Amino acid sequence: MANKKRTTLKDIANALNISPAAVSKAMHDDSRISDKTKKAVKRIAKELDYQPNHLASALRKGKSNLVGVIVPRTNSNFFSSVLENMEVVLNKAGYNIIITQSNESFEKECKNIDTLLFTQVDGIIASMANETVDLSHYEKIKSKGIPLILFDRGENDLNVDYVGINDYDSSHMIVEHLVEKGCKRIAHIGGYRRTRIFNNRIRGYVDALKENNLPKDDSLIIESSLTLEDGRREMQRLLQLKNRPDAVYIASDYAALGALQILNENNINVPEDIRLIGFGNEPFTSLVTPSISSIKQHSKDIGRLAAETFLKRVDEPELKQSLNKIILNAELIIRDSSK
Amino acid sequence: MANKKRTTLKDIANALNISPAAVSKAMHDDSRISDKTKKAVKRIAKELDYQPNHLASALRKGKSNLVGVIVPRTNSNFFSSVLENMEVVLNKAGYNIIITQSNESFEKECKNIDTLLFTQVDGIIASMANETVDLSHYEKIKSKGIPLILFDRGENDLNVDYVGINDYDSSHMIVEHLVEKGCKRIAHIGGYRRTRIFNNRIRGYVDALKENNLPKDDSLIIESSLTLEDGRREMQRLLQLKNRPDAVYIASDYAALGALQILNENNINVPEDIRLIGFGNEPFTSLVTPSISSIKQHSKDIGRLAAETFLKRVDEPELKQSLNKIILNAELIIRDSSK
DNA sequence: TATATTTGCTTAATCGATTAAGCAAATATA
DNA sequence: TATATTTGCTTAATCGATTAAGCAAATATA
Repeated sequence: MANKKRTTLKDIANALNISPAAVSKAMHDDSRISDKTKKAVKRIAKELDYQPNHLASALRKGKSNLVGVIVPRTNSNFFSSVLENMEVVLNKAGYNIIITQSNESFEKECKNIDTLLFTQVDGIIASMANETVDLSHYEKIKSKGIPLILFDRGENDLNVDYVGINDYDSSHMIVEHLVEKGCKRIAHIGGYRRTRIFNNRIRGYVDALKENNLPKDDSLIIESSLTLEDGRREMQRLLQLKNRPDAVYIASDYAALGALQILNENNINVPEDIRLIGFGNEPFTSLVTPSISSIKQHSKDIGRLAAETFLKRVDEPELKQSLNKIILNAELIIRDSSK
Repeated sequence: MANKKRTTLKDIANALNISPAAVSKAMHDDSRISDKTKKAVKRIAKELDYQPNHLASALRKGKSNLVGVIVPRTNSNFFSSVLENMEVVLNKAGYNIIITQSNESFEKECKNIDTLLFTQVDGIIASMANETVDLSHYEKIKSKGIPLILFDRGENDLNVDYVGINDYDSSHMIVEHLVEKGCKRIAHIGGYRRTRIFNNRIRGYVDALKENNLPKDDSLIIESSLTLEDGRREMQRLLQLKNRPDAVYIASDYAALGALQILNENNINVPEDIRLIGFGNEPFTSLVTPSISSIKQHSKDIGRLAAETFLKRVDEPELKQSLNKIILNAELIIRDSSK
């Protein structure tokens, strides 16, 4: 039968005729236990295939060594790369991660937080769903005294550690690049202004236009959910304008892909007639025709830094109230769509 | 200070001057507790913001209500969709899922299993990494008496429940479709034969050729890791053959995309000169030019069925030894690349 | 009215691992 | 040699929630 009972410390203790307490200490190399006993304990532990019961030790120690991570979705190269690098750092420090996805839904995000708190995680690292406006569930994490670190999709109102790229400057870089190529009417299909990163991208775009003495035209600034469908729809709308743009900066590669499809379907030459720039440097940007210029977000660094920020919070006494806001510089990858 | 102590059953008990046992029962609507007490307990629980300690109850009940999931990677539409649907079913049944990714690495997969067992999951649902040949770590799960369910990437040697599509028949469908279009020399860039699903795809391809009286040419059958780069390299090689194929069936959309790039770069018309078919129906297949025909794997159903299979295993007494092997029929989505 | 059953709780043990406190034997120091 | 310290363990309590067993009061049944 497969379902034999698990080996416990007590079993090892009985086998050696010592107390479970001694076994526990031997397993942790306590200095007050003799080498002879330690060796014997470890031998028997191996023999009986002892696996410590995580629930019991976590309950007793008040520490689960689990970190919860919430991402809007996993099937994006950015988030999956962040996760991968986060995990490396946390594993090395003895933590395991539990990944959950909100699917960009506010309700799901709340449920994820409940699940993670319920699982007794030692901290939560999250990137907010597009839908999220109400922040009370994040306040809940803070009020439990559990470290909360946000990355990419953060919020200023929430006074927590944050790791992300400089969205404002990224927009700047994009506009500068397009202006250099001679563009005069640059449209922006962005995310919703209430989300910090998308707000920053819009602000960067508007300020960069001003600096280059280009007029700001509200019909060229569009807010959306930035899905592929949104990209198609909004590009369609831009093409119907009397005075068409000569460049479109889109705050997501998925939406940029949708826009490109519309341009291709309408036989509009990219980059000759309209230049196109996306955001996120998803792998497909280099695969489509023409390849799409995009912003590289340093997902590896973001993952690593978010993890390290968490570790700092755990190690340091609660006293230190200063916040860690880490803003990385992004990189513009220029491809055929804007050459 | 944020770090105030958590509310426990005992706190509620003290507030009401009853025993913790009564509180526990009241929270679970035990029939032997009066409505008056239940109401009072729930009121105080809300007032003190009581959150049950999952570690304690899991330890006592010997059940964590957590299910571990291992996927080769999350940034594929197939796996992320499987995960999403799996989660819906399991959440409804009171389970939460812990997602881990192996990144196609055998070593990482072993570590993931250790992590999940350590976290005391009630079951594991997994899809194997490409690298995996040695199955002893999966045997470990079985020997603990924890339900193990495999999906998509499974193994016959491992006697466990499985949910996947009919890879053999899918290959058949593809070959039939290509033959119908007049193709006579159909190449296959596949995965490694040692992996069950890729082996089935190769067998289906070979048998279908035979049935259609087409000669089997070993120079047209290629094994690889099926990355985008593999697709590029192997397509390149196929083009260098004296007797070029007039169709290529590739067992992964990513590799198919690489192959398409090479064909485009060499100004070979698709589908006129060479027809192309991928596998997996990743979103980009409909986005590239020309769009790529592919096999739709019913990721939603696979996720749902894998979850339901787990639930059945948990509910049923261990006695029932019959295995659940669920094989779904896939669907060929015909696009421009094979029209 | 006498006994049986039900109701509504309490008591105490338990799930495993950990740890503070303590004790006896061995060793070190004065 | 007498006292102090160290070594190597044990004992008992604890982390919270759950549950079997049991008890007294209330209610039902004969």
